[in-house]
Amino acid sequence: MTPEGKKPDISPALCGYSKALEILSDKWTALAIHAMDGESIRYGVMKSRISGISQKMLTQTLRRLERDGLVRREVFATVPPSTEYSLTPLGESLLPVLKRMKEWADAHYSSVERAREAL
Amino acid sequence: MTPEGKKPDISPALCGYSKALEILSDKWTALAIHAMDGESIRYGVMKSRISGISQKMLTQTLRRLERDGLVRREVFATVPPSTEYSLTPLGESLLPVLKRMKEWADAHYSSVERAREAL
DNA sequence: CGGAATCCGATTAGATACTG
DNA sequence: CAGTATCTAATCGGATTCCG
Repeated sequence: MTPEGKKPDISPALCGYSKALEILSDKWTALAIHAMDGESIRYGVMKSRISGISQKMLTQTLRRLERDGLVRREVFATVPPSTEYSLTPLGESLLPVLKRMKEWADAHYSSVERAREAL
Repeated sequence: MTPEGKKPDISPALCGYSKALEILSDKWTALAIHAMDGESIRYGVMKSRISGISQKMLTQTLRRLERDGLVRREVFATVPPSTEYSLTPLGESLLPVLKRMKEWADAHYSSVERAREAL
């Protein structure tokens, strides 16, 4: 069964896993996307919702998501000024993927913790 | 519509996204899991399959996966010695999650690249 | 063969201070 | 309010060397 021939190389530059992770893998990206799920949200509100994020990291995360076409940024010239962030359709297409990750964690993360303790 | 009440805080320590990413988020983990998909594989074979990985990073990645209960390590006292790595059931439970990530990348990554070029 | 240990340069991220 | 700029501590990862 399963006669393994020579598989092609597994490469960070070509593999789909790595491409998805290139976008999702940092500490704050998934949390920021989650904060924008279903609503437009102001910078300050997002910052206060995401526990522990610095304004530097929030700005950096949002800039990258905007550059990648996942997030839309709208500036309002009010006094004081406000900025609203929301997901583009491309950004929304990531939500099911994140949902699956969350489902896995909810179902299996306790097993990981038990494995760690068993050392 | 969608009258947003005060949502609970979004925290890296508590959020399911972050728990899953804590395991998957580094550069090599997903590729290593992919290499073990469906088969037991020797250290050296894995190293040669995964383009660009150093032995330090491969060992580090595998040690962490083993500690987390996702990977099984078997040492054979042959001459020369050999070590086989394979996924545990817990590790296999991650495969559908990774598959989803790959599917997203295959379907949407080109849009990300186009967004980047449009700057 | 399959590692562990050390060294060291590069990247990262928090804190702080300043601005339109 | 929503950033930008700078500095610095810590972490990361590649290369190298040595071991069972």
